[in-house]
Amino acid sequence: MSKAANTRLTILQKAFELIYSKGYQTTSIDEIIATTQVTKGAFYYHFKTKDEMGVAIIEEILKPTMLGNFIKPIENSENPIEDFYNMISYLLLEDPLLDVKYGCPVGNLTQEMTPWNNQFSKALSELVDQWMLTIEKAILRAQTLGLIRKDVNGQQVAFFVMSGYWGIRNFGKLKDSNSCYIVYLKEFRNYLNSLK
Amino acid sequence: MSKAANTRLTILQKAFELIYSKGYQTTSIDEIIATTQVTKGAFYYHFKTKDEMGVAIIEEILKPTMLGNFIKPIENSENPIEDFYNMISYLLLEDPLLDVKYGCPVGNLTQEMTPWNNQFSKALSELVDQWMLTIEKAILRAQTLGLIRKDVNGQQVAFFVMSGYWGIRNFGKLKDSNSCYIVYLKEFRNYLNSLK
DNA sequence: GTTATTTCATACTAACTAGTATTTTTTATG
DNA sequence: CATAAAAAATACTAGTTAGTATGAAATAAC
Repeated sequence: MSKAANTRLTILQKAFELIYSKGYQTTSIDEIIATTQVTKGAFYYHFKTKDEMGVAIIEEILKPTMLGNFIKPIENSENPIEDFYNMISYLLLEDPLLDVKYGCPVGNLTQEMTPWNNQFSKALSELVDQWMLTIEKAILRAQTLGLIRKDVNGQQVAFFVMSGYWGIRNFGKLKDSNSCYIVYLKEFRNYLNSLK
Repeated sequence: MSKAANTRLTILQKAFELIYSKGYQTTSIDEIIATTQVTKGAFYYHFKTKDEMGVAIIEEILKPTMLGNFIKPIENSENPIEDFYNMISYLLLEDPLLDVKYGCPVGNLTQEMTPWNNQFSKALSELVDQWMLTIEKAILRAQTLGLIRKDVNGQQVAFFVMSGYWGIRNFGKLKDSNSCYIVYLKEFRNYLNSLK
């Protein structure tokens, strides 16, 4: 990787960490360049505005991570019920990039930036749509395999699963405790079983 | 109501609207006093700091509204399944104070202010706890009435219902469309039926 | 190696931020 | 009505914000 590409990536990664823990609006460019040891000139060479950097974080950090860790693994799932549960459980309890007290990066950005920045909304929307579509397809596959009832509506389930995840992450943030995740997961399991 | 109490309430109400639609951090005191036609002197006579005003909004606007509209009506419910559905449906589709593109005021504040302001977290936590406890009690009552299976765990259901609501509100915000609420509500109905 | 282009460094600005100091007006109380 | 206290008005400050102007160093092309 060229030196320039490296500074760009450093900015995106460090800025992501700051924004994930502090929020977008309250993370200043001065703070970003201080923690990255990159000068303001360099920053504004790579990004015309703060918002352009924000969108780049979604496109170049969040989307690839999401795709690799949570979309691809579900795409060819032969046992969606188990894999959905494991995916959510991993996200809540094990993912080393996430912290209970900071919530979900995608959920946070959605809450903070919509409806005020269209570029953010669009990028986040694409990410979420892709995830939901993957869940929907997995349901369909499970139905042909006889693992899920035929009358279950895949789209509805995708909305329900994804909403619950976003919501409980916000709740975990409020309580700063994993224990609510444990309670949530138990009922999530019950819900998934009700689809059988 | 005294004139002073009236200006205080005006500040809280208008500030709430601004914060609900724009977010807490990005709503400036200058903006609040501009829209309320109240001077800075008056503002700082009633509130020592911006954060003190923020907490007052939770205590004096959000808590009473929540208590009157969504906690009391559930407290003596004789048909919790139906009442849960109606409560969520009303919140999503009918409540005139809420707007799909701005999400849930409580969820928004939680996301934005925790873990950075303990007073906010505490006040929001109390509000949420009270709501969840009411749901839990309603489940218990429904179980004695034979409307919900005995093996259903009330706390788990409360977490699940409330998470789903917060999550779908964030989703509605992203899409700025009621249609995802419709889809969500269908699956919410299915979930509630699975408790019978 | 010279030149052109990319990449980065420094110093600055104008607008905005929460909050303060001080004075004036309004209201309550005797 | 006089006076004290409550409530509100005005002008200000110090710090922070995103973004700019301009020049210097590094890299690539020839």
